[in-house]
Amino acid sequence: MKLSTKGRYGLQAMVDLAVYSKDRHIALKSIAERLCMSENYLEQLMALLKKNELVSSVRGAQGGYFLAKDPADITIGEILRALEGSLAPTDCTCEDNTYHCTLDGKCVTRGVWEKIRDSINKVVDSISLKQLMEDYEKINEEASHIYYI
Amino acid sequence: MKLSTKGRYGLQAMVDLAVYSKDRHIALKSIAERLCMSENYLEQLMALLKKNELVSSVRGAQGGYFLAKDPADITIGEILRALEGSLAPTDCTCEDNTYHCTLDGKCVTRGVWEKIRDSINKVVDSISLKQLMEDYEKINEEASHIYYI
DNA sequence: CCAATCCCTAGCTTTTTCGTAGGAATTATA
DNA sequence: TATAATTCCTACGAAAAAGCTAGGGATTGG
Repeated sequence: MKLSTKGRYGLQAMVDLAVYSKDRHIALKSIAERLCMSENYLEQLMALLKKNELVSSVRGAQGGYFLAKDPADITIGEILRALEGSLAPTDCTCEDNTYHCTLDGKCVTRGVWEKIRDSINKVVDSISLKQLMEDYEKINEEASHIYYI
Repeated sequence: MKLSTKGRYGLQAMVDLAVYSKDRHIALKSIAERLCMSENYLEQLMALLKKNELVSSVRGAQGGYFLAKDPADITIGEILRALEGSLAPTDCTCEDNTYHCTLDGKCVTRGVWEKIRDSINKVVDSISLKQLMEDYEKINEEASHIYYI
């Protein structure tokens, strides 16, 4: 039941974007440097985020990425699902229910998986990227405050 | 963010035990047959459940497994954690926090992982094995009812 | 034109999952 | 006591998934 690096790195990158690309776009290279990630790998994560219309990009020299929407209108749930796929704990409870279980309605454990899925979604859909962005800025403000005393 | 077969098979086996070993012990072979699982693999799962004091066993011929406690006193959370380890979505938020993050207190995503972890635990710790056992019995009762009409 | 950047995808390495295999220890029963 | 049924234990192996690396193509500002 662990998130992969996709979800973890990708969410970090989204916070970084929210903080550093307020009204401009920034190069993937600079994000990768700040977060100590492989550029090539992060590129693949950005592709997922772009496909899900959470980020947009400008190609060519001086190009870069920026958020496709206001951070207040992006939930952590959208981000994580874009990167990880459904957050349901089993294939049989994924929102896009393509998987078909042979037990069908006679499975007593299914209810458990549905409750887990719903509670995870409830949590992540109740947190906006804006909140994390503000957390980040607050932490950094405090840190620099301490520094100057 | 998927459960492994350990968690899924193991929980099924626990429900099976709750239903079929009310006041006796039953052989692993019969559980494996009912659930269409590999005996050898299920054996490894039972070892995890036993280590966590959720099942007990009788060795030798006519031996078998039985629940170590009343099903009402066993939560799905105990079962899943015995099989899967911590249900936290990241290593840095596992209950036995041996893992140490370099960011320490300056990580804005950590709060998200903690909330996910807590909501999962809340759900699974609020469901008892007894409930699933009763669900199972109810479904089977209804099924046989339909059959005889 | 060219250097910087995003875009695309094939492939590689490591880790994890999901078992299989088989022998040792234990015990009811004939 | 011998035997068969069972739990216990551990090593190994195949397959899948994760976590990248690599490199070439497309686009565009300077």
